[in-house]
Amino acid sequence: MRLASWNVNSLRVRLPHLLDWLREAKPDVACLQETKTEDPNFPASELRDAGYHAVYCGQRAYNGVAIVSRTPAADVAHGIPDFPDDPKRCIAGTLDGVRIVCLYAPNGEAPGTDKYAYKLRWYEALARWMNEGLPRTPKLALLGDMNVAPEDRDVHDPKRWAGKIHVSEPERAALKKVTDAGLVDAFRLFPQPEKSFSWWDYRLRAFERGWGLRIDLALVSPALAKHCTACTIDLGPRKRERPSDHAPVILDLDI
DNA sequence: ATGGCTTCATAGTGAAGA
Repeated sequence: MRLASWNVNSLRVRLPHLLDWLREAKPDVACLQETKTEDPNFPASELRDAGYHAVYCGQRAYNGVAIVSRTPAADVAHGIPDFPDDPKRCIAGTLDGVRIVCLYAPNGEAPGTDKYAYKLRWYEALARWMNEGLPRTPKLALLGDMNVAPEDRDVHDPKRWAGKIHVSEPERAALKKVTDAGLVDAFRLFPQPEKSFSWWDYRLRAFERGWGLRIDLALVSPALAKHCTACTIDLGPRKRERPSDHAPVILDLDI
C-alpha cells in the first residue's frame, strides 16, 4: 500500500501535474492540501477517469484538503473534533483498515502574530485529539503539510531560520505534543540523504540552491510503523514548469 | 538588510503563503 501527501498549491492550476504524478507514482491514497477549490468545482470526474475516488472539503482561494484513493474511503470525517475551525484543513477516511488523516496546518505568518497564536491553538486541538483517540485507532497515519520543520536537520540553514516561522521552539513543541501521543515521523524510520526537504520558496531560486525545509510529514502509529517499508520525497513534480512549491512525500507499507 | 515568486480576487494592487 502506497500512501502519499502533497500540497498542490491550487488544484486548478496543478491538475495536469497531479494526473501525471498519479500515473507515475501510483499511490493508493494521496492526501492533498491547498486545493483552493470549492466542492462543486472539485475535478472529481477527471480523477475518476484516472482511476481514483476522492473525498474533499475546500473553499475559495485558500486552504482545502482532499483524500484521493483507488478504493472509496470509509467513515469520512471533517475537521478536528471539538475545534470549530472555518478553514478547510482536515479530512479523514479509512482505507484498507488504515485510518488516514489529511492535514493542512496553519502557516502562522510569524511569531507574535494572531495567526501564530491560531497555529498553536490548532496544534493543541490536534494533540488533544491524538492523545484521546489514538488507543482506539491502532493503524493511524497523519499525512500533510504540517508547516513545522521538526529538527534542525530539516532546515537548510538552521542559523538563518532560528526562531522563525516553521522552526520556532513553540511550534516544534506543539508538533512534539502530537507525536508524543505515540506517532513517529515515518521519514526518519529510514536512512535519508542529508538536506532532504519538501518545500522550497518560489523566490530566490530556492529549489535550485537547495534552500528548503521539510515541513510535509507522514506520522504513523506504532502498529503502522511496523509495516513501513520506505518513505521518500519525490522531487520530480518540483522540477517541472510552474510547479507547486511543495514536493510529494511517499510512504510505502507492506499491507 | 530586505526581498526576491505564485496564486487568488480583482480590475489597482493587495493578501496570503512559507
